Amino acid sequence: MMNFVEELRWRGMLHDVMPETEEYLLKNKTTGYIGFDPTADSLHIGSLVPIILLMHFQQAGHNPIALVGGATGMVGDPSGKSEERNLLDEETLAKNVAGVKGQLARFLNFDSTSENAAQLVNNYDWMKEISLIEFVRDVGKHITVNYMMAKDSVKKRLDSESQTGMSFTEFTYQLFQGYDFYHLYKEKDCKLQMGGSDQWGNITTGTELIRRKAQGKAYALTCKLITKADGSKFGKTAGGNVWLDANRTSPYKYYQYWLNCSDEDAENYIKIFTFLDKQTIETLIAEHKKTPHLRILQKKIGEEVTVMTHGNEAYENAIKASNILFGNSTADDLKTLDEQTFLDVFEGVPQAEIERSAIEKSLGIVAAFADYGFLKSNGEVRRALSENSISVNKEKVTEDFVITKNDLIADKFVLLQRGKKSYFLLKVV
RNA sequence: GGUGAGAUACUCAAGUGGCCAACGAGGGCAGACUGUAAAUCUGCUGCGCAAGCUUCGAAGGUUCGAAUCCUUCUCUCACCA
Repeated sequence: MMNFVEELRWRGMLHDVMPETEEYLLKNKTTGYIGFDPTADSLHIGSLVPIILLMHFQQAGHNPIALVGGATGMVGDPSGKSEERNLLDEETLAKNVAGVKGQLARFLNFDSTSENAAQLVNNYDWMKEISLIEFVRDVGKHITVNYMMAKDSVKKRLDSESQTGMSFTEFTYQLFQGYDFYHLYKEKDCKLQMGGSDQWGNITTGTELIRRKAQGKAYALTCKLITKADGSKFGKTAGGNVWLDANRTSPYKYYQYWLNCSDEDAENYIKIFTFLDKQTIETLIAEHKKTPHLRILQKKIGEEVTVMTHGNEAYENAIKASNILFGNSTADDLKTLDEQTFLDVFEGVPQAEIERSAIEKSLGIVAAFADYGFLKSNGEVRRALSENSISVNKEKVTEDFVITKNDLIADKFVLLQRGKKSYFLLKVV
């Protein structure tokens, strides 16, 4: 049995752990779980840490359970939220649960012939059977309101500073999550719940319930929430969340997200998001410090995480795309590409279709950028032009530029660009 | 149910009859610099090439003129019961 807790500790992931947990895990092959919230039909990289936690758990020889919160998603966790949540309807939730399940399967070994195969459960399956009366008698009776009120997540919302108050629904949430733990404890001998540090309160409600209702002993462990040195929220870009689903965030963008993280963050991320051993990581950090402009750490993180999430081929394409987009490639380089390569490189770049006749009639630069949905208005295009930030096929252009069929790449595409990182593709049909 | 406060652009927030397309801050975008970074500096951030047009919770009204005054409505929050 490998030392799971120690592994997390040196990686800087460990936040809090209940006394005796480490000793117990060293002596016993243990079943542990983490809950995932189905707030969308894809997970985003914020969920990557809990996933990796489960992967480490599995690699250490224990049995991981991934719980998808079909039922708890209907209630809404108040932890870390200053405002009441919007509730999802049943249909959306079912769709989200299915999406999330599919993604988890890529990271964990669910092969049931394996010694310690991962399992997937949905708490809706047992929650839907429980009547209100049962719940109030069998669960509610064991936990006092005083205990529930003492939780940070609740206190913050009852605080006079808070502007919003808290509904009974969200107040009850911890009982739901606590009951999940109790249920898994009874049914699957699950003795450990893990999660982000914001989950501590909810998790301990579970261990408390197990103690009072089953006179059992269960353990808890939380990991640090990922922060960014500049204080911005991890996993968010201007375009929104960074998703694990290739259709929502292309592998190229995904790779770019990791590549663009700061030096300071990279030193932490390489420990958290990759499975490289301590020795390798220390060498990489040392090298990076010598030649920071090479961005050794960022590239390694990008590689490891992109391969883990999207596979090798997607990673190769992301690299190829990155070189073309950020290397010194010129219009001529672009024109030498055949259609397939071009499409691979620009996979995920937003595109719009355009009539061939529109190009042949000659297309003004303002219309090209505004009429097909790249920029919002003619005015914005003009502003951008005056900033000298508009390029066609990687060459800066001015307001009087006109796109003709000579500008077509592979006789089919025109590459529009605003600034350095924002691309758009016109596709002739 | 009672009382009070409030609703302004992506967010926070100023503005209480003309000087308001609306102070300021944050965010975002771009340019320079750079490592596709950080920090910094600069510009932009309702639509329109422009004349001008449409915006300040909604609908009406008063006025030469309304984000600002009046009426009704919708919603939010707090306190009390």
